[in-house]
Amino acid sequence: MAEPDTHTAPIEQTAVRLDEVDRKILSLLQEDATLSLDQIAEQVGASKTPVWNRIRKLREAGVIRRQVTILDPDALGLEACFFVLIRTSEHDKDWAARFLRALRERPEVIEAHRLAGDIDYILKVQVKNARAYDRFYQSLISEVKIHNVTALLSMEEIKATTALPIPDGTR
Amino acid sequence: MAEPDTHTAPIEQTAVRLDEVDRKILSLLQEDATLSLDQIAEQVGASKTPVWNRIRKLREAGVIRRQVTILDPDALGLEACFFVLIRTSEHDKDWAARFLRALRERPEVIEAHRLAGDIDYILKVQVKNARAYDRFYQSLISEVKIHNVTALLSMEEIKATTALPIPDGTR
DNA sequence: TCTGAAATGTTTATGAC
DNA sequence: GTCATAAACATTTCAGA
Repeated sequence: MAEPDTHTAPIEQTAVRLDEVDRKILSLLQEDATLSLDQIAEQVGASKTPVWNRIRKLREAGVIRRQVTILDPDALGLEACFFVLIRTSEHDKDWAARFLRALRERPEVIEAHRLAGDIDYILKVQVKNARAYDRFYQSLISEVKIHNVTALLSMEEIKATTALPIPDGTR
Repeated sequence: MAEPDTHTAPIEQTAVRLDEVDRKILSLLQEDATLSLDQIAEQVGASKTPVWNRIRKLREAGVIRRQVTILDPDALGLEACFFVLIRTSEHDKDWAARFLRALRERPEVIEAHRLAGDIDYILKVQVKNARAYDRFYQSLISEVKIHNVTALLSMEEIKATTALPIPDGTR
């Protein structure tokens, strides 16, 4: 397979200037990528050509990254979501590289960040149930040494969006 | 506007039975929603009609939720991402309702979960910089009383995907 | 069930204003 | 920037194996 990697381009992205119409287009597309050009054009009050040109430019500028389908975790039987706080004693490059690889190759890791402060990493992990989380956890700590782990179990998803707040033009 | 809400249907979703072809289709669509029926059909080794029927059924069954465009936070100038751990002393219904509303109406809150354990809530907040986070924080605590807040600043996004792990058929 | 094709709609690109 | 147009391509429906 042509590796449709989840962690895209390490391009140093720098903020792009957008006008009101660009922002409107982006905010529509963020909510629903199936909207046709006609519908978008109508909603932003322009005709197809300029809207299409703007979308193409936004794609080229890297503002628009990709289009994805969002699935329902419950329908897939993924009823448990954990946030995992990790402290490590190891800070050498080799350890970090192995840890990163371990995270990237595990599909139940939906998100992973390196943090500032006394907690070193946070993960979001989506699994079937607590048992599946434990399997994940055991497998992870057997692969890389970790000093301290706290798992926070989500009881209820209050909000979850892929839509970013699009800053307004005043800057 | 027809309220393209980010928090979709409170349908109690129950796990759906999928075969190998369904899983392949879903995993392709999760990575790239722009794939044409032809391309998907080719990759799963079937022709268009059955693939199209399966996709329709997966949509009806609620496995497929929506199609969205993913934007680049850096390109939008949203360079700061915080995970916010919240403890509250208030546990009455009215407080919870106001808190939820406050979160849902703030676009910088990308994700919010109610947790089990001594931390009550976790938020993911995407903003321009630390100053913008502070504005968000001040505004939130002025709207609802919160006992204790810890903000974890992300230094590096190691992994971020919208793709869920699709469980295999053995169950 | 599937395959293959026809009808319909969308996207993408051009050229004129 | 708009509008109209057209070819290429995608989606959707449907007849027949």
